[in-house]
Amino acid sequence: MEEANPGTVRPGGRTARVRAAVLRAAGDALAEQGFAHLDLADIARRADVGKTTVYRRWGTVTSLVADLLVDMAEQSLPRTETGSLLGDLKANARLVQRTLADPRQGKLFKAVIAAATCDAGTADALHRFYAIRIAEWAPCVRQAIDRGEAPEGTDPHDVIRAVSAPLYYRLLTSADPLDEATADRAAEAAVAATRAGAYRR
Amino acid sequence: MEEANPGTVRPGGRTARVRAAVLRAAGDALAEQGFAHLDLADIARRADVGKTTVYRRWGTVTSLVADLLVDMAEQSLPRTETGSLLGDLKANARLVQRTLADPRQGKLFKAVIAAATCDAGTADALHRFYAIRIAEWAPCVRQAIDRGEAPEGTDPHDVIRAVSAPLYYRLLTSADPLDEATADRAAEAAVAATRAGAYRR
DNA sequence: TCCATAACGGAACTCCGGTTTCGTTAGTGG
DNA sequence: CCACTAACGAAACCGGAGTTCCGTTATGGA
Repeated sequence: MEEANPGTVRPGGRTARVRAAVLRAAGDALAEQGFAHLDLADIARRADVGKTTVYRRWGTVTSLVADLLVDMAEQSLPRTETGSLLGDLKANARLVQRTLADPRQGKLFKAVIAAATCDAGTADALHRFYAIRIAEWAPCVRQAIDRGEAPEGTDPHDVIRAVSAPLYYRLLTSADPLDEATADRAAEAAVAATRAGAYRR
Repeated sequence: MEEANPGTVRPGGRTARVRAAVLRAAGDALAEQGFAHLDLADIARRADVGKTTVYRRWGTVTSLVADLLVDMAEQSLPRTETGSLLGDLKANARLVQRTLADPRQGKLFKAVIAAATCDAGTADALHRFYAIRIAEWAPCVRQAIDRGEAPEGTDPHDVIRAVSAPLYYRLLTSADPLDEATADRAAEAAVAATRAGAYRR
C-alpha cells in the first residue's frame, strides 16, 4: 500500500492555501537573500504556517524551489505579435530584459538558476520552465519563415534562445547594466544571424 | 594597529602549500557535489589540513570559491590565432564548449556561478574572471576590424560575449548537449551579427 | 644559527536547521 | 449532519557545521 505524498489526496482547500502562501514566501526570501542560506523555518514564519508542514510537504529547499518553478511556469505571460521578426524578437528581448533587470525578479531568477545547479529535480523543473517559455515564442520564428524573413529550415528554438542568452550571460557573469539597448542588440544580432542562415539545421 | 589577514604576512612556504591543497580540494568537491552543501570540514579532510585553518583563512564557502576564482583567472589559457574572424571565434567557441562539456569543469563552472549569486565578494571575483577571459580574446575582433572583416566601431567585448553566451545559456537552463556543432553555430551566428553591424556602438 | 611569532591543528564546545511526536483542525463522502 | 482521516502545528529533541581555546610547527629576518 503506497502512501500518497502529503497534499496530493486533498489538494484543494487549506492545502492549496498553504501552498500559495509558502510559494509566495519562498519567492520573497529567494529574491531577498538568494538561495544559499534559505531557511525553511523562516519560510514557514513568513507564510504563517507551521515549519513541520513545510518540511512535510517539501522536505528541502531545492524541492521548494522546484515547486516554485512549476508555479512560475503556470503563470507565465503569453507572447505578443508585431508582424515582423525584428519586432517580435525585440518584444521578447524587452520582456526578458525587464524581468531580469527588475530588482525582485532578477534576483529570483539568479536564485532559481543557482538552486538548479545543486539538485536534479530542481534542474528538471528549471529546464521545463525554459522549454515552455521558448515554445511560447517559437511560433513567431515560424511565421517569419512563412513571410520569407527567415530561411527554410531555421530552428525556431535556436533563434529564441539566441535572444535570451546574452541577457542571461550578462546577468550571471557580470555586473554590467541590463538595459533596453542591450535587449535591442540581442534581438538585432539574432535577426542578423537568422537571415544569414546561422540557425539552419 | 590593524591585524593582517591570516596568510598575508607570510604568504610563501607552508601557507602557499596549504592554499594550493585547499583550492584543489575545493575544486574537486564543487565538481562532485555542487555548491549547496559544500562543507569546509570536508575540504579540510580532503586537503589534509586542519579545519580550523580553513575557517581561519577563508571563513566561508563563498570566500573559498572567490579565492578559487582568483586562482583560476591566474591559470587561464592564452588565446589562439587563426588569421580570420570566423576561425578565431570558432577556436574560442570550441574552447568554451570543451570546458563546459567536460564532466569536471562543467560542474565546477555551474557551482562557481551558483556561488556568485549568493555573495557579493564571490560575484566580484567571478566578474573579474570573465572580464579577464573576454579581454584575452578581444584582440581577435580588433584584428578583424583592421582586416576589414568587421565594421569600424564594433565592440570587441560584445562579440566575444556573444560567442560564449549561448553555450552558458545551454549549460545553465537546459539539459541539451553541448557539442561542437553548437559551438560552431555560436561562432557563425556571432560572425554574421558582427558583419551586419549588430555590435557597433 | 637562533628567536619571535605567524600559521597551524586537535579537541572541546555551541547553536540552529532538520527531525520526531502527538494532539488539533479542516475537508470529504456517506 | 457526522465520522473518518488528511493535513496541520507546537514543542521537544538531535547532530553536525561553525566557533573557541591553546599547545605545536614552520617561517623569515637578524
